[in-house]
Amino acid sequence: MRSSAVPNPPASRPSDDGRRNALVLVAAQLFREQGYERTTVRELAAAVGLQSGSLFHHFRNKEQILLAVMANGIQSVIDEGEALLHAERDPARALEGLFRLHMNSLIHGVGGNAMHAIIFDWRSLSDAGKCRIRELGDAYEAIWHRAITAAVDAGLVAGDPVLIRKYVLGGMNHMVRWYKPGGRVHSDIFIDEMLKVAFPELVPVERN
Amino acid sequence: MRSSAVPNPPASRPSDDGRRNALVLVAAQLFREQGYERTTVRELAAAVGLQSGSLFHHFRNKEQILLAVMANGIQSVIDEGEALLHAERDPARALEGLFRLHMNSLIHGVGGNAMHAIIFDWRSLSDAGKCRIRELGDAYEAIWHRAITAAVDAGLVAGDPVLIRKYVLGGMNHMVRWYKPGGRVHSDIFIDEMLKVAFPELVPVERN
DNA sequence: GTCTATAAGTGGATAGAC
DNA sequence: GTCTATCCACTTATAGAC
Repeated sequence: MRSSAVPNPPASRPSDDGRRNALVLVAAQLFREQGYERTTVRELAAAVGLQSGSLFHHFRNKEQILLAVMANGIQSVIDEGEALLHAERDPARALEGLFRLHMNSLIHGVGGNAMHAIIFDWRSLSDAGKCRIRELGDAYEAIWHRAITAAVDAGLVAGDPVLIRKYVLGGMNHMVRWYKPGGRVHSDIFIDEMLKVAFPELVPVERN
Repeated sequence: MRSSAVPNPPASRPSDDGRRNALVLVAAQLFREQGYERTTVRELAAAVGLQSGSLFHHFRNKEQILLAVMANGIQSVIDEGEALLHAERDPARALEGLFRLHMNSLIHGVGGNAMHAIIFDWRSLSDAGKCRIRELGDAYEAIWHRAITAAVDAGLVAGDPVLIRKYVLGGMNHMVRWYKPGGRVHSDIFIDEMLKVAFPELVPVERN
């Protein structure tokens, strides 16, 4: 969760940024619901009980909030993904674990709102912002690339690893447009089903 | 291409709407590049050689332009999809054809910009607008549902037809975020490869 | 660190002449 | 059907008091 992705704290006191964190969280939520462009700084400020002017004490400008939302979220899935690949050396289980991790993050975690912002508010970033987030995105895709390549080498799945990666991530990410957690289907079962659709070749590993 | 999706022409003379059509086309392009919210009516007007005020002679407000972009595009893939399913009764070839149709539309056709708008500018629609476009989207998904259900029944693919549909459409649609036509890989070959990734079970039908 | 007040600019949309 | 001119609501961001 906590990581080097948060840029701004100007080397001041260590834990004064409760407001800042709270703001990133509600911003992620509001951006998801309304979009970045349609969310005003007044709304963001009000959502944490501030006046609009006070917001700029915590962030240089509006874009920095969007950047924090995106960077925080993606860094958390990077960290978890790295840990998983380090712990799980079996290609099948690693790929399956990564899939579940990503899906769970999209559905429940902070990562969901962040990923949503990265996908749907990408065009609102400045060039510099795009650049910074793209780096993080590449780092995350590299994790997937390792897992998929290993699976292909082990004969578990077939095809071009790059296309598989893009396609699978696309299929998952797109899900945020329609799947509502808390609906008829529990998310664990839903993820099982999606896994079967995404990697039918992958032998369903036993889960107690 | 031409269809009942265009709402506005107030029963006036038949073919005076060259401007209107041109406007929808460049709007689709601009929306894709910059996003709907970041595209101003002044830009839209300038792109067809008008002043901003003149634009509102053709569209009641800005949202109507977005609606026209979305509706036109999706109606065209609906029409083509219907025609295809009507002509091709073999489940495997029908599914493959639908896949190629959608991919080609995304990459080359008007449908690409329209689909882009539907996906990425969805939150900019009013509730009434969402409702109208959702209906068209449902009609298009119904076409896919027919094709996938037929394929499942024929034992060509396995799994829940609804999930397969959502997942496959997601994987394809997401492609517009990264695939650039005219790059290293020709789009026909690219589509072949994507088809293999999306439906590995589908026996590659001979294409001369 | 938060407030109030406001600057400075931009957006969508309208009115009326031509 | 297009232009010019303009309204006015609203946005991000700043300044300075507390």
